[in-house]
Amino acid sequence: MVVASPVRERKKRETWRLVHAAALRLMTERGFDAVSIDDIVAAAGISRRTFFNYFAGKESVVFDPDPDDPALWAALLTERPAGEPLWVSLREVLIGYTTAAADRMLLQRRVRLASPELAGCSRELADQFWVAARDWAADRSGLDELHLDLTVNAARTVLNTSCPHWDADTGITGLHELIRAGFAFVTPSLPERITS
Amino acid sequence: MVVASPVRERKKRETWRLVHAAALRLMTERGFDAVSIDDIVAAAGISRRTFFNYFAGKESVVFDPDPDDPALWAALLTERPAGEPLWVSLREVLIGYTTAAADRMLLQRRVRLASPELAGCSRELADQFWVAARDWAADRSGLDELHLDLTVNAARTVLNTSCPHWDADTGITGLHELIRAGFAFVTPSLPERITS
DNA sequence: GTGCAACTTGCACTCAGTGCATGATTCCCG
DNA sequence: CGGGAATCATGCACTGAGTGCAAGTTGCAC
Repeated sequence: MVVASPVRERKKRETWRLVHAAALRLMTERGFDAVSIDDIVAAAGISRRTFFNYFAGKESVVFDPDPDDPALWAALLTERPAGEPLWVSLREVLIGYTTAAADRMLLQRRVRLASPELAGCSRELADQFWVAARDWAADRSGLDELHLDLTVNAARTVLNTSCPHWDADTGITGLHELIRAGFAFVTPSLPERITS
Repeated sequence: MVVASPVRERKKRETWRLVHAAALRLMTERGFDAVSIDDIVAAAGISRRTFFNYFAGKESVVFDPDPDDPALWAALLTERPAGEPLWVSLREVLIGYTTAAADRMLLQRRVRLASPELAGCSRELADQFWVAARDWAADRSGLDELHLDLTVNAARTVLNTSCPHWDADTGITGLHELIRAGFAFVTPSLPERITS
């Protein structure tokens, strides 16, 4: 899955995780607004300018996926059995992804609790993931653009709504229960639609 | 509906609309990022500092509701007949609101088309509206918090998904058709739930 | 080891957003 | 009608996000 490990690739991932960890640690302590980018780069031991080589902005450091995540969600999407209903596939991929990324979900949750100013960001999972999910669903379902977007965005809303209601003390399985409940409650009319 | 017309209230609304109109005109021409706040205040003939007395930030000038809107949506919400299913009520309030605010919906759409950088803002209607809708639905439905949020956020997603698919040449009724289609396609399981 | 490509860094700059102090306008009440 | 209080507009100075550029550094291939 990983390329081979040219030194550059490895260092980049290490740096990404170093900066990410430093930033989220500071933010859980002080809150998002109270942590400046200068604070982050000082804690991570890199230059201010390098921060922007890794992250497009301050919010990105909270919500961007780990460098390994795209491979992860690509695997989760492709391993869904043919014939499985689209809505079920989306639910299971979300459960699989949040399981694999449980640590970061918990971290994000703690940052949010310490940062009321992030309320109304609704970016629990990176945009890139939803783009990939949309592309995948487009191939498998043959839905028109409108109903495709409605379906994927409905899934996104279920997740984004579940997270604020999630008591992190219940662990990642607590989130999974909320996701299942959400998917059962709000359902697009894809009667017996199959994902090819 | 309006207080009486103390001079101050009238002037504030006039200034709000003046700044709003100037900003959105510039943004349709050049795009969101290419218009600075200095450009806006110059065009509107107010001081830079006064801009922030009216708007919390640059995005607010695009997405904030008109000063008269809260009274409008309050009326739309309260005039829904008792016994109407919650999902229908939300749909009809959205249609009523977008009808009354059709001009601004069209303006916003044009700004978005000129400003790819606004993609992924999903703030078609102001947060305040959705807070009001949530409060109203909480009173009428007696739903628990989770299912309340799932329902209201699903409605929000239907609207936010409809707008990008909306061909503004079809006028506001074109948007209404998309909203109806969306509400029919994604539906929360509120079987015979009535809004008291 | 030499040369190329990728990465890091510092510097200088623009612009969003805020706190504070001050002057102008409106309002209210005697 | 006049004067004090509340509200609003404004200028100024400041912090911090984000970007372009050019120079230095490091890994990689031959």
